[in-house]
Amino acid sequence: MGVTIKDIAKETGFSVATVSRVLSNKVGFFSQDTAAVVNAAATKLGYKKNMAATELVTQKSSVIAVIVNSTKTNFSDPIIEGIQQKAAESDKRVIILYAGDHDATSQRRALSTALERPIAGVLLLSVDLFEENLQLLKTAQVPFRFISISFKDSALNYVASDDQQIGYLATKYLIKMGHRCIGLAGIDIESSAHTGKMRLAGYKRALAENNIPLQKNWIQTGNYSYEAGLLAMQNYSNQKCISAVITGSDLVGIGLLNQAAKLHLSIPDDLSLITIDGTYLCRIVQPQLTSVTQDFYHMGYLGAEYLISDQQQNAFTDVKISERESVKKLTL
Amino acid sequence: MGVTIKDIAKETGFSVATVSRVLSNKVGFFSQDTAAVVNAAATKLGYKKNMAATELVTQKSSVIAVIVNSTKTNFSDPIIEGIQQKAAESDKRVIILYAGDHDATSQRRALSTALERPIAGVLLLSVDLFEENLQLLKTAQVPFRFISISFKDSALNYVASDDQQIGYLATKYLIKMGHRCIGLAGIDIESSAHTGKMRLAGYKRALAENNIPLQKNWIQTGNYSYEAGLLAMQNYSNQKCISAVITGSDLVGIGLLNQAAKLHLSIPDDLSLITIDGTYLCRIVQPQLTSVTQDFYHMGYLGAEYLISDQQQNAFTDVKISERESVKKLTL
DNA sequence: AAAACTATTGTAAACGTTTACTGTAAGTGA
DNA sequence: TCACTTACAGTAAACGTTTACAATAGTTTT
Repeated sequence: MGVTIKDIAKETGFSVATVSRVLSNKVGFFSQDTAAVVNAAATKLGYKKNMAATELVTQKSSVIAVIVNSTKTNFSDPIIEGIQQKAAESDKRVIILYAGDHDATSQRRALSTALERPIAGVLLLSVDLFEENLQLLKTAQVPFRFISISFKDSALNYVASDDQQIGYLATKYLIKMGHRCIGLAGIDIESSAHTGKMRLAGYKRALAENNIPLQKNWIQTGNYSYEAGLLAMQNYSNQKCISAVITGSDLVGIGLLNQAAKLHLSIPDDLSLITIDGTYLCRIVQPQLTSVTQDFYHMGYLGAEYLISDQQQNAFTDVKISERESVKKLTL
Repeated sequence: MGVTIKDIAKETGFSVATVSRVLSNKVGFFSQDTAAVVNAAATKLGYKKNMAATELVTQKSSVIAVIVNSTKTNFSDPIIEGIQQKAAESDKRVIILYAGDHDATSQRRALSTALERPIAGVLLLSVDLFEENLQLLKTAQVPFRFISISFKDSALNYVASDDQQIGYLATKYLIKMGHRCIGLAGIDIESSAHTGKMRLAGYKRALAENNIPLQKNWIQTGNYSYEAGLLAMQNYSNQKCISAVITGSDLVGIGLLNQAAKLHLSIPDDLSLITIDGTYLCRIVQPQLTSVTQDFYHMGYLGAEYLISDQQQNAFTDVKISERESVKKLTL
């Protein structure tokens, strides 16, 4: 379709080799005069390099494929920004593929789209790969890393937050603020990703360290969604004991918040709330949500870095408590 | 790097031509027996087609590049879902490129990433292209469409909402609810995209039709952001006249809502609010925001459809009022 | 039984690049 | 002057596919 180096060669009288050399800037292989002529012709004709051809012959690519699941993960934006930043620094390109909402077929389609062309590597943003698709990815001779999701199986490299620590920190913070009856809501402890299980473990550890016996119905599992928050609050409403809850995501937290309002419970006066994630959503609701904040940007940056420089290690990014308005200090 | 059809040819004893034919399913050009053998070998060796090579020789591609600007456009998700849906139906692939936040360089990088390889077309999601980048796009011989942004220049094809009508509808609705002093906040009327200007025009028309003289400071421009909402509310606070405002995006609306709370104004009792967009954000704040709701999903679907079937027309998708809790009916 | 067709396969060129190998002319050092 | 570099440019093969064309064997038609 478009203009090729052949056209430029014809136009300028040079061979395609020479044209290719100036256009891909192989310094030392052409004179300045030649370069000027060739470049002029290139812009005049509106030349655009065909990367497919380049990648075919060089057998390498500078594009990183990022797979995200479209389930409303409102934190994928900062992760992607981190990736973009690192990619730009390393002169890589980034393409993003949507893998649907935990749907094997569209997950597979996204993966294929990525793998069926030369790419430098793939980054998976909190996508919990189906076994078959993981196989697909493994057999492709392409480096890959998971971001914002970790595994027991340490054969899989990831950059994520330490979910055990998240659960632990949130719980300890609440205890420090005087709470003893602490709920944990909206986390998924069935999934093959062990995010939920780890958070639960951290929560239990903090409770145990403070000699607080865990009551079974303090834990309300869910899929990190807004609706899970609504439901969890509903279930908590008939247990007067609970004075604070930890929510598995900002959306869960907001769900809880809104359902609490419907039940005429005021936050933080009647119930304290700390949420996990700390995205911008925490700041646009009232009251603003105190959170265990993850460093998503850095997660993306680091994930890209490890992928690009082929470091095999896993990493945890920092996590911190951001105090806002949803936790009340209890005094005895 | 990977397994090629040559390897399969060697493995099975057939020529590469035959292998290619069965693998790309050119029915009628091979026997079932052959197909079985070849396919078996392909899966055994873990063959993965190199699309770059295919696209090179066939001179066509099945991938649609979607360019989005990363500025927190919380409505891009449903648009992308619509695109994905149509693409899946038409057996196309979708890749997404982030064009930064109104930054010419990263916009250019995204565009180049797309154009430097064979693609079927490009879809631009509410990205206001810099002139130079528009030229770049035009000279590439690739079909493109804009989504969720419209232009005076009708040479540029788009699928969007009718912003004139949006402004008109919102205003008329408020008037019907008894309001006479109506603000318009957070819209950008400087941009080359005429979204803001059109909304303003619709607003003015509705006002004029109802013989309401427009006061200059009813209009608070901005860049559709949360902060713009905060600021607008601040500016409204010393004009007691205003009883309702139209906000240029859900985030602007939420900004207004929160700033109003800070000023001890209750919505909708002290001030009514209707926002433009109607994304999920309207439903997770308190009170839930009444909105002029755009059909983003359909916008994406239609944009993809027009691109794929090469229809040159522009289109407006439907827009409707979603009554929620932020508008109060005034009775005289 | 010759002619004509059908089904299946192979040969080789093409897509747009890059790059190892050559070639050539001018410059350098003795 | 001659051997040796150096700077620049051209030739051709290669990357992994697809596909027009040709070839073969078998089958059908007459």
